[in-house]
Amino acid sequence: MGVNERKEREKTELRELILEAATHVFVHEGYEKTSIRSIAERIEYSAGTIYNYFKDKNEILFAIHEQAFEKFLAVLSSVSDVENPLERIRQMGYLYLKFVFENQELYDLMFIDYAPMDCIKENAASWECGMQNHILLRNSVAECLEKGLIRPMDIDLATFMIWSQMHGMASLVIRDRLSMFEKDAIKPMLNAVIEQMLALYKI
Amino acid sequence: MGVNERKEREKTELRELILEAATHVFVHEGYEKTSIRSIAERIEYSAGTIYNYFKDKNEILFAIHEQAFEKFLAVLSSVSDVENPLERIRQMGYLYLKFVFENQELYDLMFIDYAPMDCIKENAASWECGMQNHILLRNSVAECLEKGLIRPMDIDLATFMIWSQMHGMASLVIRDRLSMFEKDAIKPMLNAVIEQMLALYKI
DNA sequence: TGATAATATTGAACAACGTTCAATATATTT
DNA sequence: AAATATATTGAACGTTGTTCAATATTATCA
Repeated sequence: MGVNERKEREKTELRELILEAATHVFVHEGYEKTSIRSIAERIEYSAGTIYNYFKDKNEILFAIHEQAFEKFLAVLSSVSDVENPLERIRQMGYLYLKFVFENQELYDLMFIDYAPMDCIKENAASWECGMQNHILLRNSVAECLEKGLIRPMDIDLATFMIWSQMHGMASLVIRDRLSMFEKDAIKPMLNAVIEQMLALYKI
Repeated sequence: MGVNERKEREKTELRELILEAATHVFVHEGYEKTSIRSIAERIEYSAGTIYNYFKDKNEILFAIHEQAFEKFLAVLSSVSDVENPLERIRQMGYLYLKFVFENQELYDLMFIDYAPMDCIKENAASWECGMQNHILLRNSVAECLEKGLIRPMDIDLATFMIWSQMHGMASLVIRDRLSMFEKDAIKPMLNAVIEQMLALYKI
């Protein structure tokens, strides 16, 4: 009798439904301003039910966090088939910014919010995805160095520089700290940074 | 009769006292986790009193925000007397990181937290200080370009690149996203970024 | 000095929050 | 059909930011 299987399926389905609703509200309202009750209301369950599927609010955030990292990795790793490693880094840069603009609140949850880092160290998926992204970039940098495409420098330092450069721009955009610039000028400027950065690295 | 003067003085003194207590709690607990009651308790007043001096919690944050920006400007502008503009930028970089490490929660309130940006556009001090910092950096970049110390590039682009590079590192440190590195290796790495960055810019 | 007016402070109250848990409703097994 | 297991609920708790009538304190004037 596949009744247990069905029950299990229903359980994960409702869990998924909660996650979907939570993502929607988090992304639109932000983590802190999202109430459990508003998530529950969205899926027409009582607030208490949520706690049968997640320990607390932070665990919901963590689950979304995991999904977001998987999505981010999927986006960035799509450059794997670009032959030229320097061009690959350029593409990663543009995809990075694209992801940031299209998933501002998700990026926020991934890299800026405090909450879920408690769990991350022991757990897995998002950490793993973050690392894979890091490795993807690092390998491309290494390849650039091997092929003499960029100036000689420490691989890990260069990798970190590129990442923190991208993340710095992302953070300023997301936390709305670029209001001294015209709105329409921001995206072109970020793109120009990528180009200028690569130009500086190039041999 | 200087009674009005005294009253006014007492008013600003209590305001200052509230601000002091609030800064302490914000810096130790973070904005979201700080309750008005805990601030009031710290200065041995009731919670209601706070609202005679500040419209709401956000206005307290905003006032701290202002102070923090003034402090940050004071720190960074101490490089004004450095003759060599490239060396000036280097010093600013190190002072930037020093400020970040010594005032993590303050930096957080200044650049990362959402809350107070509502008021900032219309109001003044922190915006003004932020701009002065920006100008200080921009002028140094301009001077480097004039003197042929760095490769030719757009002034504003270079200024923004340096800023976002620094802010990116700061954000990753503060939000604890560098746990893949050994704790003792982080500070040296950040310093190395400054040196590598300048080396790339240098002609 | 003592009554009056002005101001500062308080503490109770409100609605909304995350979270818990006994009670209830639903589904499964005997 | 009864008994068991599971899922869901809604009331309740303690805490939050904030408001406001009541109170305590201080300043003014007769």
